[in-house]
Parts: sequence; structure tokens; C-alpha cells
Amino acid sequence: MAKRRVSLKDLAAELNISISTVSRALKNHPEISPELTRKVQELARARNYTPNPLAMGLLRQETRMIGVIVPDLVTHFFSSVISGIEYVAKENGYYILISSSSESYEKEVESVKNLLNTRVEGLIVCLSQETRTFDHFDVLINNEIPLVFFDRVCRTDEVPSVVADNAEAARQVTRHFYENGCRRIAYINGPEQLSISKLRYEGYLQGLHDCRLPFDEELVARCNLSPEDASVATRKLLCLKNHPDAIFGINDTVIFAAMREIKQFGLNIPNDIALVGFTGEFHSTVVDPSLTAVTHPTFEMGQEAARLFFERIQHPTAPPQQIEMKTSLVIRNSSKKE
Amino acid sequence: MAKRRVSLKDLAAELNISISTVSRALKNHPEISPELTRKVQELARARNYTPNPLAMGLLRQETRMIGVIVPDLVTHFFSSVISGIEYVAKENGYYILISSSSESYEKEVESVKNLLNTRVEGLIVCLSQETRTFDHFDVLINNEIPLVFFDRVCRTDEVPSVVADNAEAARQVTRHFYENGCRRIAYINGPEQLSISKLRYEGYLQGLHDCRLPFDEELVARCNLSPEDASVATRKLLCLKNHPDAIFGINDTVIFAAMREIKQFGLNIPNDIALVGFTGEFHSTVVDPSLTAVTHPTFEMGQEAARLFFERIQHPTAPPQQIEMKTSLVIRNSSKKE
DNA sequence: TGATACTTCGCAAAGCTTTGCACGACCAAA
DNA sequence: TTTGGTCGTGCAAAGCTTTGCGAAGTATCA
Repeated sequence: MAKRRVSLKDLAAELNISISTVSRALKNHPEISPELTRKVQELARARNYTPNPLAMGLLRQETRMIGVIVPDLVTHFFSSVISGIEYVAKENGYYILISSSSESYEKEVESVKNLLNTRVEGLIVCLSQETRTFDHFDVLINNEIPLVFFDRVCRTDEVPSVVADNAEAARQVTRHFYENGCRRIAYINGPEQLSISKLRYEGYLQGLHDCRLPFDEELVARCNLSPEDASVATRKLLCLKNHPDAIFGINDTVIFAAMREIKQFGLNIPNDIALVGFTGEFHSTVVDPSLTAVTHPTFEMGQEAARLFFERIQHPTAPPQQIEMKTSLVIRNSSKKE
Repeated sequence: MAKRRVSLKDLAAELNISISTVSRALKNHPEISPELTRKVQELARARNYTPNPLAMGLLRQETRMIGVIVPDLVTHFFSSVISGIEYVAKENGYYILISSSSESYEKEVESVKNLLNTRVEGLIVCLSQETRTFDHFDVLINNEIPLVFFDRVCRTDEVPSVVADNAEAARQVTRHFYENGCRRIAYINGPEQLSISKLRYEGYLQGLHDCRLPFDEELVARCNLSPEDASVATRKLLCLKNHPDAIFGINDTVIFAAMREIKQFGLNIPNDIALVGFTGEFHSTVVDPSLTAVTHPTFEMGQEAARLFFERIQHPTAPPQQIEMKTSLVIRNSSKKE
């Protein structure tokens, strides 16, 4: 057990004055005489006094903590967003409590409950891929507890959120493929309930339409976001009697898995199959061929999410904003046919 | 401002009984009659009562929070270790407060101070690469506040720690190079003050000695752990009149930067230069050629660190353990000369 | 009926901080 | 001498929970 830290009471006892006087002296209250103020502040420094946040929290009903729930901590996208959240939180004197849902609905529900019990002042959440119902956020919404979603969102009419320009980005990717001579453009999608899946899929469709390419159902594969499942989905595409000449993957996990699969299949990237991913990873540049990718401003997404959160703290009932972050298509070698 | 949550006082008022009775009823105290107990518990459930951790913290002098300080959140190694810490923390009903030092000594000192002021029960730390002095941990040690280091450690005679078998792993890498025909084996080291730099360097030297290879000072480059600096270090090696035929990089950031640099230089991996990294990344398999690497059990390192932490909570003055985790050299294509 | 023994509960303190209000002391004016 | 004011400080409550101890009430026994 760590020793008790010094409290106002300790200082008061040592100086033979009351606790309230110490408290006031420390914040330079004008009603306390200058010498006493000086004496108190000196002692406080010497004893290394800092106010107890638990007591303050109890008094002010605030904990200066933000709960953050992400599907996992390890994926570059999430750790980078968290980094952005942490940055803004720190600026505001807040800490973040991180909980990983492991892409599990149940754990997500559990995390919401536990974090609220810990009295965080609100939550910043990216939904798990299993999550199809959203009642576990009712408590937050009904009680006006700040809540912000990012990337994988829901209930955007009630909850502020930060997302990428998913549809537009996917549309551009499709057109980029077309301009590079691809005609059978495949798309590996994520779970249908995820907002990013829907929107990127829509963008893909729009892109096809822009280029007057026919929609071919067999060119759309679906997977959960694990590397294994992505590999399966890729193989399915590769085994078509007429395999695609381009594959667009919903995120980096998927596209890296696809890349490996295609190589093992003995096909050339980009000549046999062009490849574009949706990612923010620096690894795009280190794979071979280097990966053309829609690049997220991940750190900035985290910052925006945190800003939205603090706005929410200020104005809990303001109409929810949705911030759409501009992505950019960084063209590298995986999509340039010779 | 979020509404106040229900407290014992609210429940007591609603039932017209005293707070203490409610408190006891909720924990099935035998002195409370069965019916009253039932009634109280029902109401508590209905009103969604959970004890206020601030009040409990104040009372018991515990916050059930662990401060975690890492150089950054984004690198796979750290996010994966954090993941392991979080896992064990959750098992024990603890949360982690994460603070990033951004590889800065000052921010590390700041983080230690701030986290302690937040009344975390202790700290799990990986030193920043700038850190050369360690007085900022005195407060913890003198006050018996639990502290655990991982990976980049110091004061191991006083503080428990979790590290990889750095020297042994580096030695094996060097021998592996030798067995694959490499004779001019270079090493890109990190900042000298880091324990991992020292130990891996020692292992490298031992490996050379084992293989009766001469030590050549110009084959040792140093960099801070940024990709940019790693690139510079690599170029220096490549520009030697007699460039190395193997490069061993202290971590993944370094080795991926080196890989890129070598390719740009027009040299072939592994035939011109073999490459081995020190990493836990799944990306090793997706780069081309796939990267031979010393693989850390990163998640497990986090778990061990957390376990050590909880032991420390139990026995703050027990002699500090140092846990050395076994790494394994996973041989892929980047080190196989034809 | 009075005393004893349980059963069932409430009071209050501790853990820490802030802050409105009151109180004592001292001085000046009436 | 009394009143009114100013200045410096302390009291106490609130925010929430746990728990030792005391008290009220009921039942049992002599």
C-alpha cells in the first residue's frame, strides 16, 4: 500500500490553522494575509502537495477522463487515432481510459457499462464489427453524457461523429482503376452492418456507373476484417473463371492479405491484378509493389473526435455534427499497369 | 453537464431508511432483514445504482488505475504490449491511463508527475530514447509506489522489469548471417543510453566473436529510432567503399527504413545485402522480400509486465524480479542468399 | 412485570476539497 | 461607551461510501 499523500489537513495541522485557510491561501484568495499565504504556499511546495483529484471529482462531479472504446489497440489505424485523441485530451487536462472490444459486440456492451461505472465524463467509440444494435448507447444519449463516434458510426442524427469521405474515396479508386485500364474491378467488403462497408460499397458502385462498367455480383466479396477471412475472400475472387484485373480492399488488413494471396497464386501485381487499399499505414511504401492507397488522416481524425467530444461537454444538447475528413488517393506502384 | 448518478443517499431517501442500511443490504449483510435486503436490491437494480468509484477511492485510498508511459502509441510493438497490459489489467478490475512521451525526456518526466497526481496506483513504463537520468522515478521508489519497466529499462536492481533476451537474440542473428555466407555484417544501433541498444550491440559483438569475424567499426551505424535517421544511417553504410553484405537493424522502424533505402540504391535483398530485423510485426510477411526477424512475444510481454505490477501491489518491497522473454528468430527470405 | 438477549437499524467519522456564512478582533466614528 | 465597519480566519456542508458502535424495538425468561 502506497503511503498516503499529504492533504490540506496535514498542511493545516502543521501550521496550526484551519483547512479552509490553507485551501484559500493556495489559490491566493485576497482574504488571506500575504505572509500567511506565502507561508502556506512554501510548505505546500516543500511537502509536495497536489490536490486529490478524487476529492475534486466528488465535489465537482467531474473526473476529467474520457472513455475510448476501439475494436483493437494494435491496428495502426486505431492506435493512430487514439494517439490523436490523447493529444487533444492532454491539452485539455484530460486522460483517456482505453478499452478494447476485440471486435466483439458483447465486450463492447461490457466496456460501455464498465467505463460509465468508472464515471468517465463520456465516450469516444469506434463500433465493433459485430455490432448491429445500438441500444447500449441509450444510457448516454438519454442522460446527455457526451458521446462521439468515429469511423464506424451509427445514430448519426443523435451522435456527433468523425468519418472519412468513404463513398467519394471509393468512387475515386474505382475511376482510378478504370483510367489505368482495369475493366473487371473487384471489391472486398467488410461486414454489411458497418457504416464504412456500406458507404465504400456505394462509392464503388457509383464509380462503376461513372465509368459505365457493368456491375458484376461475383466481383464483390465479403469478409470480416481478419487476415484469414480476407485471404479466403481473395482466393474466391482469384478462382473465378474470369478473375478480376483489379481489387479494391476495404482496409489495410484486407489488402495486405490479398496481396500475399495474389503473389502466392503466381499472379503479378499490378499487371495481372491491380491493387488499391484503404489505409493510413506507412507500410504501404515498404511492401512490394508499393501500395496505392486511400490515405486517412488518422491522427487528425482522433484530434477531431476529441474536439467534438469537448464541444459536447460544453453543449451536450447541441445538434450533432458530422465531420467528414478528406482522404487522398496516393498513387504508388500497385495500381499502375504497364 | 451530465446528470448526477443515483447514490446510496437517493435510494435511502426513496425507501425512507438510512444510508448505512442501504449499503449493508446491498452487500447482504446478515444484520439486515431478508425482506428489506430484497427490497433494497430491487430498487438498486431498477435505479441502475453502481457505487461511485471516486468515493470508494477516497475511502480505500485506491483508484484501480495503472499509469502506462510509452514512447509512442502507434508503433506496433508498443500498441501490442499495451494490449497485453490492458488484458491483464481488465482481468483484475483495473484500468490503464496511457500517456505518450513522444520519445521525449521532458514529456516523460511530465507524464510521471501528472499520472502520480492523478493518483494512479503505480506505473508501467518504457523509457523514452532521450532518457539518460532516472531521478524522476525516485518518488516512486522512495514511497514504495509500484513501478515496472519493460523493454527499455533502468535501475533493474530496484525496479522489476520485463525484457527480451536481447543479447542472445542479437548473437543468434549474427551467427545466422554468418551461416548464410555473410562476412561483412553491419549493425544499425539505437541511442547508446538505451538498454536495448547496449545489449543487442553486445550480442552482435559476441556473435562476431563466435564466428571469428573481425570487428569493423565502420559497420556499426547509430541512429535515433526515427525512419528518417535510420535512412541516413543506412545510406552511410551503403556508401562505404566496401558495403556490408548484411544489415541487422535494432528494431522494425529501422529495418523497414533500411529496406526501402537499399531498394532505392538498386541493390538486391538478400543477394547483395541480407537483412534481419528485431520486431513483432505481421508486416514482416507482407514486405518483399519477406523479412527475417527476431520476433518478440509482445502481447505476452505486456501481460508479464502487468502481472509483475500486481505482484508489486501485493508486495511493494519484495526484491525486484527481472523477466527475460524468449524471442525466436523467424527465418524468411530477406536473409537467404542464393 | 422487570430484566436480559436478540434483531434491526441509524449515527457519525474518515477520506479530501471548496466555499458561503459567521464569528472574533480591532479600529474609528458618533 | 456603543455602533459600524473591515480584516482575517474557522465552521460546516456537500459530494459518496464503509463500518464500529450505540440505540431502539421486540421477544423471552424468570
